[in-house]
Amino acid sequence: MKIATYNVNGVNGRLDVLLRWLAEDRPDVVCLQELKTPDDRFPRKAIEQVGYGAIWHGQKSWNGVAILARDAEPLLTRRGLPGDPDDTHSRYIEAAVNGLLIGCLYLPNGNPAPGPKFGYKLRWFERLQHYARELLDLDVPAMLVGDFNVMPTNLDVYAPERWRDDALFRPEVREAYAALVAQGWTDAIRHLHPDERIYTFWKYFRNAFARDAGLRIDHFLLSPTVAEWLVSATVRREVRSWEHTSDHAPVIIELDHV
DNA sequence: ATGTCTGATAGAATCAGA
Repeated sequence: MKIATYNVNGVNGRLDVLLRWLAEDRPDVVCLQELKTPDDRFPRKAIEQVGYGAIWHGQKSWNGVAILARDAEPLLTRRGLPGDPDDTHSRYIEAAVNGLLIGCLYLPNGNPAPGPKFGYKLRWFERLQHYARELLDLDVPAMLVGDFNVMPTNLDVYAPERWRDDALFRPEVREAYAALVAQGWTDAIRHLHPDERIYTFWKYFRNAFARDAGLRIDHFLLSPTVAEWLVSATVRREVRSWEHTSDHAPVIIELDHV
């Protein structure tokens, strides 16, 4: 079973890229972030036509998350992260697919830091920690997947010293990520590749992709049961080289699980 | 500080967000 995450950076603006990638890789489940579309403009038909059922949680202009399942309908289990009824951002959606509980998330960017956006990021992280513990307590196969907007360690940044004060790398954020993982989650990419420089995002600026000036900010956190099934984790860097592409590359993990 | 994309508002060129 192959499960992917892809910050598509505009699901309508980059529909051609998304469909091309789906046709090439045919993952069983896809977690999408940054849809940037209201719910009624999600490209359901185009995605159905290439063989995927979908659920989504969009909003006008910004954010937005979706879960796709090949030849299946994801069973919606949650739309929106609990813990703040006043949070208007569409950043979390969750579904059961093939016996797995899959939480697809787009954690706030948080820049500039410090400031209100950074405060929102830290509060969102606290809510995620609280909810993630509830998921582990359920003791079902579960994963939290998506754009966490965090580089967990120096190994995940091409130039750590330049990012020290950025909202994606400040100590508070790295500590929040480490505390989340320490609940009992496995960071799939880092678990399989403990010493490798692996990036999932490259800015559009300054030819960052060609220079491999990247960041690892898209993550798979696996519950203990799912971690035992983990076979591989691959960044599909080639997709980042395509015309009109997202600034993120898709990431795919393979599970030895029917 | 720089740099480059998207979607919105508006009906061209700017802006926010990333």
